Amino acid sequence: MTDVAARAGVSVGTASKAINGRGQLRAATRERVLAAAAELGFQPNALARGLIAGRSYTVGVLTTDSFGRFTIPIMLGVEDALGAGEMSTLLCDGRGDPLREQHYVRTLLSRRVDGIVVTGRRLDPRPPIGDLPIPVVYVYTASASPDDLSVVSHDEQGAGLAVRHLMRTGRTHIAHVTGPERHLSARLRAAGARSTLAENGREFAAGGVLWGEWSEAWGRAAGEILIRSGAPFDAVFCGSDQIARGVADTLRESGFAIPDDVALIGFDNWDVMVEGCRPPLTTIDPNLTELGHVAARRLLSAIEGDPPEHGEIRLPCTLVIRQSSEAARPYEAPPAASPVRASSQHAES
Amino acid sequence: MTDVAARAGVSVGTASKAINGRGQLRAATRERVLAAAAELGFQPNALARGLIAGRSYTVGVLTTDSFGRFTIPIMLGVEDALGAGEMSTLLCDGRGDPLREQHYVRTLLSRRVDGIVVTGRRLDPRPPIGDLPIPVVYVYTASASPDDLSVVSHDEQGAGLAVRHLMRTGRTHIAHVTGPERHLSARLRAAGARSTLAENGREFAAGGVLWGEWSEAWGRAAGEILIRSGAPFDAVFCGSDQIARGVADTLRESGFAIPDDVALIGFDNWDVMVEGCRPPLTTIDPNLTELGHVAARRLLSAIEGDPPEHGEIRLPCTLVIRQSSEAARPYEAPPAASPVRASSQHAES
DNA sequence: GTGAAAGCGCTAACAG
DNA sequence: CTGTTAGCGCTTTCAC
Repeated sequence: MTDVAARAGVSVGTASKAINGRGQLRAATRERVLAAAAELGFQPNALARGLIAGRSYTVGVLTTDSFGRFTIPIMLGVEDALGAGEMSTLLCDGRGDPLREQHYVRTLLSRRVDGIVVTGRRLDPRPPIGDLPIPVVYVYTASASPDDLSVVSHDEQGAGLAVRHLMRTGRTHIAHVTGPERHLSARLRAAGARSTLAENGREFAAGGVLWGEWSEAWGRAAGEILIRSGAPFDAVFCGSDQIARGVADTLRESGFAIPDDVALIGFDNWDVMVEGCRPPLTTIDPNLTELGHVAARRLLSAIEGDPPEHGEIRLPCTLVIRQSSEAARPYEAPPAASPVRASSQHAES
Repeated sequence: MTDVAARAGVSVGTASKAINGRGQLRAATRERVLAAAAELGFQPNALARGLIAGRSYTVGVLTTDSFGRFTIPIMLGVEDALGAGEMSTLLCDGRGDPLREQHYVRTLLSRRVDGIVVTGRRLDPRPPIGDLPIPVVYVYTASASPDDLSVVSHDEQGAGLAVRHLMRTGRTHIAHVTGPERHLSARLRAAGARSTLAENGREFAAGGVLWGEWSEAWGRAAGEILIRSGAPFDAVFCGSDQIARGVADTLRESGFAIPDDVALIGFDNWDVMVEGCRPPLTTIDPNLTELGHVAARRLLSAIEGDPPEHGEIRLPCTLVIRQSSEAARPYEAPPAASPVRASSQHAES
């Protein structure tokens, strides 16, 4: 900066104003400074700026339990919303170790990040990272404390979409195969499906929810169980795309036509799964990237000084129709849903 | 820091020494300062430190073309090797847009990162990000400039492992189904397989390489082609796990037993693919996390002032045996391979 | 052993 | 309009 000022024949103060477009400067002076800066390839030192501003124009992204399938799209959303401004993203991978996590929180604080996004690969709430002097937003994995702000997918609503789609297209006996009951996402999806069925005086086919694992192998096994049970079913709503793929394989190989005999819906909209499935899989998209977007924007607004928010923001899921569920009647997309707070009604409209 | 010093009844200079364990201090003084710091929850301002040191103890990770399946494990490795020290990771997603990328490079420079890791999801070399005043290491996606240091997987060697395993277990007619010929990884894998066959006086079965796409659908189609060709084959080496899964489905449904009639090997060791495959898939692991590790360590050593390296470091792939390829004779793992430089011999031993 | 003072690169308030 | 000055929080000589 000193060099730039010297080269432009002005003082550092003036150079600073020129470069930041602040203060009253003659156009000619400003251009002279800018030219000098360009020639010298000058890059203002963000550290020095941060030192003055008392902040770093950086936010920390802390994952609870390593990165993966779910964290990536979320991070993309966060990075996208942040990068639009002049914010940068500091990455920390807690690897599921609370000690490691605390260490990272200290590091982030020490680096004077303006805020922190906490995320994880499970929907189940986690203990808050502590009471920090900067804004914190939890995404996907909510904070167990209602004083924190969490942005999560509305899995119950998503399950409702799936079941409603099946009923709308004439299915009457809907089975549900999903992951472990100890996972909140499995419970929420089952609950959402059940209550939507109940609203229409129905119940799950085949004697209720089949709890298992989040794997194709379980989906295949569950397919067998369904068939052997002898119970009638003309649709299976699965708790994940992987499970749905497994179910699809078993059904197809046992002579069931999809979607003619049985309609199939998954959950996640995981590209390689829905596309690899035969036939391509109708599914519920939890819109993880959008989750990241919203979280980052809320964090930004808190950083800008807006009053702190708290509670859970549940963003609606979306139905993505492919060939595994044939629309008997042409399907009309519901009007674009907007975020709802946990306290208000479901976003199913 | 001023507060800490006051509380401990010393000057800031002394407090600084106590906290950083530098200089000659009486033990009692040091403890008094440390106690004061703890009580105040003092976190040294990394920005101020960086301003003095002229560096930020941060490295930038720049992805060429968005994050994905391949970038994640690499980032994990990078983050892991870096986090061990006191380095933090600044994330930037270039999204395949050169302008965006340049913008990020400027941002990183402005933030005075100590070094940059450049990565991408394709093996094909990319133009260098420019001549920077700090060390840069390219991972997976190599730099097109031989003056840069790139760390990549040794796909030819990996393909060699696969073919050698098949021959060792008695297979004589090995077909190859892979991705688009325009992808370097597809060409390298094919070349590695071909040359290993040639060393044993063999050629690809079924008339040569079947180039296609990186999808299950292509794998299924290729399975059909193989069968219809009428050419004899007792093994298929695939360019990716996804393709292998597709091939497996077609073969199984056409009455071929895997591995009894046909052995199958994939590439990538992508968990959901190899486990979802029936039977579980033998594959080649490109050890992406290790790639990230090595890249980060090299970057660190360059940052510490070690002489700059350049050229391509090719890290060996690993054979992971599962049920899709039965070992006729018990398989003996080769001795742990060590990194080889591009200029030296292949790491196949 | 410890304190005082200078300075990292920049911005902001005030003179001129 | 432009230059001067103080100071962000910390480290680091160099006196004492």
